[in-house]
Amino acid sequence: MFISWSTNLLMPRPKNTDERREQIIDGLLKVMSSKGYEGATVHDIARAAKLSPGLVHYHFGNKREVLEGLMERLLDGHFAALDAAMAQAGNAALARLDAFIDQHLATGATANPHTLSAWVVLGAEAVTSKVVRARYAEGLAGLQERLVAVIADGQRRGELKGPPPDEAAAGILAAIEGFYVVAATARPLIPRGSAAATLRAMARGMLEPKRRS
Amino acid sequence: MFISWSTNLLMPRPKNTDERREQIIDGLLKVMSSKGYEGATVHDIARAAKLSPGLVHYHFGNKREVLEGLMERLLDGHFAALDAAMAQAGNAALARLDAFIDQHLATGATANPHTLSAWVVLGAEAVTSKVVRARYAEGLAGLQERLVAVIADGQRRGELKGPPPDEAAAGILAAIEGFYVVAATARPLIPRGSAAATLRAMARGMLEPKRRS
Amino acid sequence: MFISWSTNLLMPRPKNTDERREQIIDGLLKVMSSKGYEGATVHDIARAAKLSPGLVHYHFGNKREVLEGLMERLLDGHFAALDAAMAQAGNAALARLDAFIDQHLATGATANPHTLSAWVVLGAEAVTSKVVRARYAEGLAGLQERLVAVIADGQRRGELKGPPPDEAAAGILAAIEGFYVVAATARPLIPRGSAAATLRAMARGMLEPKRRS
Amino acid sequence: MFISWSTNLLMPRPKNTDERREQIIDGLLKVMSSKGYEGATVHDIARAAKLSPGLVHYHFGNKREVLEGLMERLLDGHFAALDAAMAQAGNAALARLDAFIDQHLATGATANPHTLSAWVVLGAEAVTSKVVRARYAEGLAGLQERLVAVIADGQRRGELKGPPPDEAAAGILAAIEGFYVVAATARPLIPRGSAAATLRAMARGMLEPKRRS
DNA sequence: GATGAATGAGGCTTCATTCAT
DNA sequence: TATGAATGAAGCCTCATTCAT
Repeated sequence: MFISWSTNLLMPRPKNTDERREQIIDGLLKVMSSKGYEGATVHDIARAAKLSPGLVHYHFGNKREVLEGLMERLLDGHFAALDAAMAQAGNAALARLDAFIDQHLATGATANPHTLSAWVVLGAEAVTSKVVRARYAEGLAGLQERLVAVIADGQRRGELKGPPPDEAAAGILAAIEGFYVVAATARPLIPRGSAAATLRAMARGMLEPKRRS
Repeated sequence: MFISWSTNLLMPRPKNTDERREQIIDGLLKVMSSKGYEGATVHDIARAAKLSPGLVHYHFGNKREVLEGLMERLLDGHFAALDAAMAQAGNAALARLDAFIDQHLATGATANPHTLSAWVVLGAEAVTSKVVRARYAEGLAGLQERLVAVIADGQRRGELKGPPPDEAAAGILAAIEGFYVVAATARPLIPRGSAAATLRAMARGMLEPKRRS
Repeated sequence: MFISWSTNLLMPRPKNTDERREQIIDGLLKVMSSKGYEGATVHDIARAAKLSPGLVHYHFGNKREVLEGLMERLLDGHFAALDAAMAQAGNAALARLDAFIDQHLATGATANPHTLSAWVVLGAEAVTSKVVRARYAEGLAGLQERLVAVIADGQRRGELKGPPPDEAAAGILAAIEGFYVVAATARPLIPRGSAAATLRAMARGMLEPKRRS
Repeated sequence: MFISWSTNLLMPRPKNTDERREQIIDGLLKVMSSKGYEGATVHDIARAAKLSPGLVHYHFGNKREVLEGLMERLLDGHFAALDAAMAQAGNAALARLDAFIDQHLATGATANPHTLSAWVVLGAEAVTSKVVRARYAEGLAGLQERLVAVIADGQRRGELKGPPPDEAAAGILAAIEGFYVVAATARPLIPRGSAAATLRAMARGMLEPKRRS
């Protein structure tokens, strides 16, 4: 793999830009979860990435682009995992809904505390910055879209009832985002391990046809 | 303008500290909703408050104290309004729950977009800053406490069923906070005016005893 | 003068922006003549002005604005002195021409070596920067205009002959600017004190009606 | 591309240093005319030369040496062309003078706008940098020397009159340099194509014996 | 010779905070 | 109390230069 180029004495150092960019984004992720975006200096980021400070600006035009790169990565990774999980869940609306909720609150997203904090910080940055907001909103829209599909499908097939799909989806989405905020700022308020189950209960209660007694 | 009292050198300058502090806090509120906390310079704050920059540090030890003052004011105002609304709601658990939800998502909090954005920004600041986090968590805890009281009461009296009160409360709280985040960053995802109704449906679905058919 | 305000205890520190701006511009003038514009750091400028570095950006938006302020001052001062000198010279075209030349090469401009060097540096900066070039060209145009007026007038009245006024003016202007460059870079090439006399000879030779023998 | 020789590991890489140096100097020439010397980054230079940045420091010790190389080339080229032109002009003082002026203002130097701007920038750099100033002054001295020779010769032979040769030469030299400055910063002030003729008129006026009527 | 990644010093600029009036 | 000038630390970014390949 790197033998291939080293045999040719003329071929200069191979490009490793992508790798470095990932390292730097990782650095920001780590620092941002404890210091926020503004609080994360370029030196901090470089140190966390075990790189020299100048290199950050060699691979990114400016600090903000690192943030955008981070968003990209978080979203890409998240959607990949999400779609995989939902594909495994089968066709039943409730199962798919559970998979969606679990993917957000049980399995993956909450696992890495860096990611959790970073996402909350990103939300605030989205309030402030047009570019970040656009991408952030796009991410939320992607989630919303998947939820709407599941709910609309379930309602069409009679598996689900309740409010219009977009309203129900917004509620579920909000609860997920809200759990992130609370988890990142006041974790003890969420009884350990209860988030996914609680949201499943809320979603079911809103969408499940009433069982007779 | 200030000649009026100064002509009498014996008459002490009337104190207006509280008023000024409020002005300054207001200034931060306005600026923060569009620039975030770090992005709000003391000059910005002063300008928004129609005061001179030096005054900010005359009335506050430093910029962070203004933020803390803002939190205090948001929380105080919010709890006052909330408790008043719930007092009006009577004793029935569902009615109190509805009042709680409406107070957060229908009536007040979402009305002022400055407040909405500021609250989301504050959440991110809470991730970063110990002091802010403490007060922010305290605020969330106050809400959680009221929700738990309502739910536990309702369950004891048989008006409600469902998961343990603290878990249910956490879910409702999360949904509220999440609606704030979504409203501040991707408003179109929430069908206009649907937030409160949707959360009421989710809460009822989780907590209301099943009606037989 | 500053008693007036100090009697009123309410009147805060009087504005001194203009004075400070002049100080800073002076600082740049001094430093620029030995280090050029890029080479003059903001610290250098502040030190030369005996001010703190931060103050430079309190009174100017950025370093370039100081340069523009400097241009403004050099040009304003120069035109004021020039117009005064020419007014004193009377109406005869040759006398006015001599006054023009002397003002540039004998009396004033060459006196302060800071100004001389700075003007040459500014010329190069004009090559590079649109804003500087615009103002620099405007300054040259002002000189050219005055020269053209003198020459055209003299030719109309028969006191002068020679090429079209704008061409003759351009030649004289060029010679002046060129003397500045040579003086700032290779002074020994100009026999001491000869510049004005030489240019007068050149101008006369070009414009004076031939004397018969 | 470079495989051709590398296949034979024994064949040494053919040297192309001189060519590369010229390329790099050319790069600086191009960039400097629009960005100045400090403003021309090594990357800019390399890009303009269609080379990689690292190569610049392989062929030059540092950026300043490229500037010195550029001066050398400009001067060498200029003197070669100048001496050729003057050799063609014959022996008459006025003819040689005209050739000198034309070579600077009509034929060559003003043709390439890169060269023109670069020369003005170099003049400013000469104000600042000892090394550049030395070489720049040397260049001017070379011109002055040739002018003095022509004028002194002409005066000795009665073809010319006027001020001492060194003073007259300084005036002509200044006018040339000044035309460069004006051309590079405020070209419209020079009626198209008039520079050489105007300076010839000035020089003649100063040096030509008066013709009787 | 060639490439382009890597380094780190240093510059411009911002801004919280202090201070003279 | 009030003003706005003043300070200086610190951050982002640029860029000449070096280095691994």
